[in-house]
Amino acid sequence: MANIKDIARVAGVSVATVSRALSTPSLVRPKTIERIEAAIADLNYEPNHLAAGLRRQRSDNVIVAVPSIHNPFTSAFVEGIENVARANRMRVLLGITEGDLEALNKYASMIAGKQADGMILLETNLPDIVNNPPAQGKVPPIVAACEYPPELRLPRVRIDNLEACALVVGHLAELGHTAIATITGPIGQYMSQDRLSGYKLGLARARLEFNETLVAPGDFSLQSGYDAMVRLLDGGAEFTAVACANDEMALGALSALQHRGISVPDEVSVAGFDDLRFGAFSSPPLTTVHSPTVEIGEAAMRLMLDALLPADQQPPAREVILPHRLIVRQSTGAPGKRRRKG
Amino acid sequence: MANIKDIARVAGVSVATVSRALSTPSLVRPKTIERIEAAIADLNYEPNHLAAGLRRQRSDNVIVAVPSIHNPFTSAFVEGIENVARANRMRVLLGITEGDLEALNKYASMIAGKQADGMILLETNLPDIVNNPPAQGKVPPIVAACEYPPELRLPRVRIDNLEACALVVGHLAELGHTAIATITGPIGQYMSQDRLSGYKLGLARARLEFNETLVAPGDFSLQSGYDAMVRLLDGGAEFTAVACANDEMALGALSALQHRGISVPDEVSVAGFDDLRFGAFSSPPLTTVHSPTVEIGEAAMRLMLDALLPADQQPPAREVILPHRLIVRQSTGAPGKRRRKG
DNA sequence: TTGTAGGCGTTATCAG
DNA sequence: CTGATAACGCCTACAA
Repeated sequence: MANIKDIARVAGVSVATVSRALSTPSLVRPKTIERIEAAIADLNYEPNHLAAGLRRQRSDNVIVAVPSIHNPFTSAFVEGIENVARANRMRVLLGITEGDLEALNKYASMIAGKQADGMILLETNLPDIVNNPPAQGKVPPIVAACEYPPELRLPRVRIDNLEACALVVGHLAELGHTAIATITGPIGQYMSQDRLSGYKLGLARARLEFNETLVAPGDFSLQSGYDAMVRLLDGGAEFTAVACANDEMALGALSALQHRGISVPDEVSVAGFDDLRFGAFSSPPLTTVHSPTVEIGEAAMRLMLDALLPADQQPPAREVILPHRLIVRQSTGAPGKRRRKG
Repeated sequence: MANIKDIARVAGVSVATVSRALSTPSLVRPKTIERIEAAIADLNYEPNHLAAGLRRQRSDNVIVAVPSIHNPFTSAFVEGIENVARANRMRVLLGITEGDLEALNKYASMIAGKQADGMILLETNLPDIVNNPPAQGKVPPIVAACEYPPELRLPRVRIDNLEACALVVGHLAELGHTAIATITGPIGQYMSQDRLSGYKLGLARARLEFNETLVAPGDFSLQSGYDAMVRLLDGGAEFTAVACANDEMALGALSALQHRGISVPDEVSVAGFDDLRFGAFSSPPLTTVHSPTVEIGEAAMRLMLDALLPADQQPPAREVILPHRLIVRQSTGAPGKRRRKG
């Protein structure tokens, strides 16, 4: 492969001039640039990014840590991140953790190893380095695109899960439901807690009482939504609506109801959260909260770019909260059009 | 940040020994290794991957080119790729092309620029470099995890789309269907053609005639499946079953049927292709062909590792064909239990 | 506007 | 088993 020296020789200039022509063309005479570009085309030159990176101490990679990409929710985030990364000559390195803290820590160490310049978290875990910063040297650029405890001082982007869930419950209450169940995420996760709190807030605002037996925990997966719905149905407590902590579980719940021959929304209303594409095409189409997943990814990457700026022009770490909105489809309706069979 | 020199000094050895201790410990006296490891822990040393890469002319990155990651089908591939990449100390760089050839070419040039060591294609396009290899120098390592014209000599992994589609049609024919429609992918894409051919093959084997008016093209998206189903329904031609070229479109078709009040499978049977998770929880659950997407990704990455081996120990480029299997759920059944309404 | 030269942190060769 | 040292290809003062 041709290198910068070859180009310099062929173009009859010094390597410095070639380098400048490539990075700051304004400093080079147009005629010279022409000669250089001709040489580049001739020799099929491609700058060696490893060498440039070593010199600049920059890899131009961001590592995105996700529990799993096999999941429409996280992959939309990643798409957003990639969008703005690409526009800023950066690349996205995928780090799949499967929820393993050790894996996450290994990814975090890639920053010290110059494989990546920073990390975006779509995770529920937090790498150790955030809490135990190295004695000398500062914490590497880390951006959170996920719910974390509020006391954590990290640039972050999220939606208002609390209000969004309260909104869904409010919608159900307005329709006339008074016994509203919920299917939650894993109770250990911060985001699940947040959404559960939103559910409670919605109940309180509608002057409905919180009933522990109407809470069925899931793990955000289709199957867990199905299972939770079955538990709710068999639990004996009456309810006419279910607010699910995400669309996947809502879709699973829908499937369980259909399996039992319970009509939605006539007998039970179901609402989801996230606005997956699939929700618009379920039977019946799913009422949900639109979560601007792609935009969250884009905002996260922008925060990352900020964090990567030289220290003297770095804006203060901030929190971006993106707007959500209720999408009413046919899976929710007024209660009691028909009696429950069981 | 501490570098290898610091470690050498603190451990009282030369940099060469530190390097060896890290990469080929068998060549270093255990006691020496101990001292070195102590120093590494002390100084919190992390090898600079950029420097190592420059020296070895390796980035240890693979770039995965996909039209979009926001798609359960491709993201499962990526998950598989990441699995074996990680196990082999390589990283996955995401390249989203949105179907744009220029973007794909730019990603391909990252190999020459040492940002990546090779490329895995989940694309319908082909980078120019494959057809116009540079005068001197060989074609960079490229693996295809997607259908391409058979004359292309690329390491590749795929399933037998032809037989798989014929299998679905055979299943429908066995149930007694004689008028079987199909919803295809974009007709320009090789994979769509392949699956359409499989549909025709299935018909021929069942001694059913191919009927052009029963072919509705889509673009693999939910909405296009919905629209294609509507066109089929309004087209006037009678049919009792639809074989869709992927699950997304099948789910869209299901939604259209439900919207029209047409019962599945009593009035129309619907089959998909890919075995998305969502298909198992639709109403009714979707009959489909299981495509081992994660395994395809894993196999593709293994082929990539082969291609990255030094020339003298490189196995010949090969094609891996992974097995598929029919999954019968409730969206297909015997025809004519009920009359069509329209 | 251009050139010279030092150094980024490793690995690998060669010599002990 | 260990050490000295020459690359790897580029960027960026500094000098002209």
